Amino acid sequence: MADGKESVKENTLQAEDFSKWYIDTIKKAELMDYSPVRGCIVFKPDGYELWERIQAGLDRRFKETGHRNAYFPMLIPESLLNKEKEHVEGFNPEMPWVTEAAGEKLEERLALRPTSETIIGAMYSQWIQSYRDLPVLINQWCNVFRWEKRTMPFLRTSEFLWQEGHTAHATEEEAREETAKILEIYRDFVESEMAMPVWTGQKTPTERFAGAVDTYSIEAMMKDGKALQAGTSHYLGQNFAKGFEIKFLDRDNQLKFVYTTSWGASTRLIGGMVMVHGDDKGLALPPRMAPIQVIMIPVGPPKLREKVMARFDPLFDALKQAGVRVKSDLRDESPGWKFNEWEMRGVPLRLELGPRDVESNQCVLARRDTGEKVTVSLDAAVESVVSLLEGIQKAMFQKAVDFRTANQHLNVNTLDELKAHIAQFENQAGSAGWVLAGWCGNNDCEGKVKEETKFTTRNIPFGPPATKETCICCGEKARHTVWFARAY
RNA sequence: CGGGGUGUAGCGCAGUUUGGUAGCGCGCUUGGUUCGGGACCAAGAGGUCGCAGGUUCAAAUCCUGUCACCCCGACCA
Repeated sequence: MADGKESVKENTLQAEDFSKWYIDTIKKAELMDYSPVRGCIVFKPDGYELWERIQAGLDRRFKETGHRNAYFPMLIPESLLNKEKEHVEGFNPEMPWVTEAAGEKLEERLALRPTSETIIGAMYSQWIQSYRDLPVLINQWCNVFRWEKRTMPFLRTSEFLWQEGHTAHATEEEAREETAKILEIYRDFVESEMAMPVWTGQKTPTERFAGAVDTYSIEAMMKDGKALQAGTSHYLGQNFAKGFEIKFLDRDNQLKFVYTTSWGASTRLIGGMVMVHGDDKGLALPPRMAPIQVIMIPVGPPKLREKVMARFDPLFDALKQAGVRVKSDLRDESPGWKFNEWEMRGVPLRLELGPRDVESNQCVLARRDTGEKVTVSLDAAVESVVSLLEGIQKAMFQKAVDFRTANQHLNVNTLDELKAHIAQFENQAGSAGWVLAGWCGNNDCEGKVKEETKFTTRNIPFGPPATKETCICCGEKARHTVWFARAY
């Protein structure tokens, strides 16, 4: 880009300009617009289509594992929220309230749900009587509200779209299995379809969901080196069961509380995908997520257009026939303009066809991820497109893995080293990335690191690239190996 | 809620110090020439200068108040 101000060089970290680049990219790609309400965004069709693909991918996996969709009300009476103490304390500061309706003050104010554990818990207590009713495996796609002080499109908006799963089980073991199963679904979807590598792991107690016994997350690294929590799965134990009296009569004729789980992933994933794959040309979408996988553009002077279109149209049909999400751009603009336009919108593959190609029975394919152009025979064009799309999907994932590897630091062992590490990178106007470090398990140590470095614990990864022996803060024996990073 | 900044055409900005007819780039409309990496020429359309009050012959510009948004902290999927 000529002005250079809004550009983010590939695989370099420019933390300061990054949020500007991000906003610019999602606006230019027409994913969203700001709404009249602070912190709320409008999903434009291109942005919403990305959400629909996320919905499709996750929903298929949920259904395959026996879950079903349902819908619960958006308004939650205050009395219901108060039934789980930690939960209400965690969410209270960020809840918007309905206090008045039909011109009259309500006797009991109603919260716009920040999440639905409470209303669902109230319903489950009525639905569940016997071990035969278990497990209950329900998911809902909905909007929720969290009035955060600082907002960022897709990543943190006052209202956002998500799915929240809520399950109830007869045993702790089964509930814990469910929690793990869902985390794996998130990992699989995000990595294989969104091409975003994530670390699965457990949250530390301070980062836990309000009311949960254990929280697990997938954490992704953005191109500015910051971390994004991309999905969470909670084992709730019997906390909500007790708060909402969700009891069942077991085989042994004993009345028992159920064990519940909840889990969610949101439109935040869209922002994450932009921040993982985007570059100075704008958005870059992995083929499996791209609403348009191939953009076909005829080139050459209009007087030869008819001749080109004679080959163009059948090729378009053949691609469509092969299941490729293809679109043609026949607008009366210069080819270069169109090239840039579709690159900015993230379309993974461009197909150019002009008079010279027609003469030699070929077409040009240009990759969004590498910029590489190849010429292929028209006879083999469909196969070439299909295999290139697969190749791009893999390459984008690998590129993100390589970037992540390059910005993960495994040799920072003390708080002083961490401070020096951060200082060093900030001098280069870069990001300190992620740091893998030992932790003794003490909240004070975690808090001190946060206070002095702004690095927070992301999660305790299941398969860490190294094992750390001593706590980064106090130097005592480490109980956990933890990812520390700045987070969105 | 603390500290900083910005409000001028759809978007991005200049003009404010030193008051004097509202500007530029992109985009948009029409016509023509173009078309293998953001084309060119010509003619156009588009603005209560965030809002309110004040000073002045005269305010985008100076003064007072107010609102909105952005950035940095505290809160967070």
